[in-house]
Amino acid sequence: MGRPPCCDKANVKRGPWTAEEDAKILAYVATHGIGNWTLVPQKAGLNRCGKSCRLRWTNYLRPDLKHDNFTPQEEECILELHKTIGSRWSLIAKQLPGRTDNDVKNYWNTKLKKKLVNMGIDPVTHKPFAQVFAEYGKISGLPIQNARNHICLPNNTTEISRQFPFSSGTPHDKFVHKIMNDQLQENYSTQKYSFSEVSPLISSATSFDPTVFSSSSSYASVQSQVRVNFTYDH
DNA sequence: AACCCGTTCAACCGCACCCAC
DNA sequence: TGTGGGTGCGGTTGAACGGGT
Repeated sequence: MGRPPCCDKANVKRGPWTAEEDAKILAYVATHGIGNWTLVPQKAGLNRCGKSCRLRWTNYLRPDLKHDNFTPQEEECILELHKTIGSRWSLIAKQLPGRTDNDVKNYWNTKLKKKLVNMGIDPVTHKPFAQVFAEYGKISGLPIQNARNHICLPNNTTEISRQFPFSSGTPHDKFVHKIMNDQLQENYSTQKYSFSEVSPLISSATSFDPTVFSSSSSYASVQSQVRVNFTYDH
């Protein structure tokens, strides 16, 4: 039993936006600001779903958006972050000013994924295909696969530390640390996650030192690993 | 010119989460 | 504490476009 639809889908316009509709959104936001998107169609005089209006604004009309091609630096950033946290597009986009999660996701699916494949690298694990196949051949049982983050979590902790080697001091690691710290601080400061929610992971992973937890791991990886642990427990 | 096919990306969908009541 | 509405997010779709034949 799903949620009821947010609007009368049969009677709202769908598909590409016209310049006139864009102008109405822009005018509305200019005078009223952002918020309560369900009221926007009515107040702005649009025959659109509020959700559709929000999407049009966040992905296309926002004045701070870049509409030019991704730079090599941005590309490198996406690759590094995807390698670490998987398809957390919104998290990745937050590190790229002027880019949306939709931008990043599209760029990944249309360009970067193919680029990696052409280079002989598995876009899921970011390892050479040869290595992936070799490791796959050694697996005796089924791995625990988290589809969103591509994280395999066997019941041994050395594997965790191998896949999340955040304690080294390379520029890449420091860069990733910063993003993770930002996210962790945000989540802990807003009480999104209590320590008890992540403790199953910490207690089971001897390579993680709880005292340095906030500077050595990520919300994304921790959350996904905890999720896997719960799955395993049941 | 017409058709086919691959690529791109704006837009949609459904689910999960958050929060006010 | 439970419920429902609003919002955020990731996956998917499909129209538009361009290049090849």
